[in-house]
Amino acid sequence: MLDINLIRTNSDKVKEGVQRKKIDPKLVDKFLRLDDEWRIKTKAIDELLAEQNAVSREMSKNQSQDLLSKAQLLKQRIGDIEAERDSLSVKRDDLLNKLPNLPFDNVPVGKDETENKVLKKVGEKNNFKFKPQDYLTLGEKLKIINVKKATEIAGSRFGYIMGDAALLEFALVQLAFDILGKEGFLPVVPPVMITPEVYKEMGRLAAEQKEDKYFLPKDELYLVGSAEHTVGPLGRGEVFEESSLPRRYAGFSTCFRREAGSYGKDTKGILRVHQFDKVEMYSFAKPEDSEKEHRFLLGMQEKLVSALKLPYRIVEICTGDMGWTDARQFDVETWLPGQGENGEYRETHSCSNTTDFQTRGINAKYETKEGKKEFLHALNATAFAIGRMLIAIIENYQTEKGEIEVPEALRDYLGKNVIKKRL
RNA sequence: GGAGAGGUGCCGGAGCGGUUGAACGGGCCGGUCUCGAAAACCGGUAUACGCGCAAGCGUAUCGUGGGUUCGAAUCCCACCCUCUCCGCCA
Repeated sequence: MLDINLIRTNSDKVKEGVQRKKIDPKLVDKFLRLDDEWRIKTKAIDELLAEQNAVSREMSKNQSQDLLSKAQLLKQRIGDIEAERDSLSVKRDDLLNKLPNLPFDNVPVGKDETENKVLKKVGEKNNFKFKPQDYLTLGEKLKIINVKKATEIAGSRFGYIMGDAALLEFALVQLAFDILGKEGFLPVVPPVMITPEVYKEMGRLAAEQKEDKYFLPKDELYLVGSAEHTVGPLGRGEVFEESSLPRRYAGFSTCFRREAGSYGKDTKGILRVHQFDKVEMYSFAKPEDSEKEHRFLLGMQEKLVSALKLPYRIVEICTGDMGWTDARQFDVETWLPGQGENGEYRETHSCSNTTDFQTRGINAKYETKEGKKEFLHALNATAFAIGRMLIAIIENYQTEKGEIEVPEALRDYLGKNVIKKRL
């Protein structure tokens, strides 16, 4: 959530930032109006409570009918104003939940993904001497992906990952943990369910995002859309020592997404599914270091993709396409030669600096050398989204015979160099 | 799922309707002492919100949310969590 104090003292900046993210800046004014009323009521209540406390204290020594009726009157008035204040409070917080994190000033302004900025391209595209096939065709032929069966069993947007593809998943996970482990990331297998309370604190239940989450009403739990959602709360209510920062986690989890609002988009195959596994990086850093940490995480992503020798490009996400909680966001788009007419770059990774938007919610702080406690900055970044990496590997490493070469970095884990059709 | 016990500050642990933000002990920080340290002694040691330029003042917070009461950590209700025993289970 945004800093209420910032909204109060610098509403122009907030309005401007929110507008760049395509959110109606009038919400800020509405918020301020409610907040004003809330403050007036709060002040009145506090004053009445102070009076009530005084009367009560007096009554502990001297119980007169006079004092009693005075106290009863106060009680009545306090109750009335409190009811008004509470209703204001709900409306105000509801509005706060409709305000996304503000983009940094240097983020390119744009309305949607067409205005994202390509920062660089890395890696040589494979110059196939044949027409490369798409991963689904190959995967089905090799019997390592089965979408038809999954649709029958679980509905659309599910897939079976089988045989060597299943083994490839674990090879990717191990590679990620090996690379990240060397950099001091703490491996974590977090819960994949989360309470509404904490989910909201993480800034992930804003109206815009809520629809994409699975909810289990009987248990009042959401299924997480990323390890980020339950790894971040490791810092909930904690005060970290400055010397322990940045603190880095590598979380592995299954991710659940309803994909509401993406009807008709990428409906085929396993590119966009309701369930996939992912290794995710999550960092807590000092505010002044968060941009550096952001670059570091992006660097880790490049290292991970490069380890597989996949061609990719780095894209800076424009204000209109950014994530709700993000102040700045980069994506890694990996080259998929089997997509479209002549191949396409598709998003396989994202890398976000959420500044203090989430840490304010979960109350994650650090203590400065001067003994002051301040909100941390939090960052999240994909290490490997398994499904999409499988797609990238299958399409980039396909051979004319329709087999898949195993990327060198994965061969030891997999124990083979080529994926062939199972009998 | 059944039966029982319990959830108090950084930790241990009192309080069980009236100046209790909370005894006492420990820890931590500052000071005195010391060449230095230990010990001893003295002082300090939560968070959020509101008002205020500030010093400060006020309010709230004893698992969470309701209720009773002039007044609740203390009484009542619901929920959550932890522990023990039984059942079930990867």
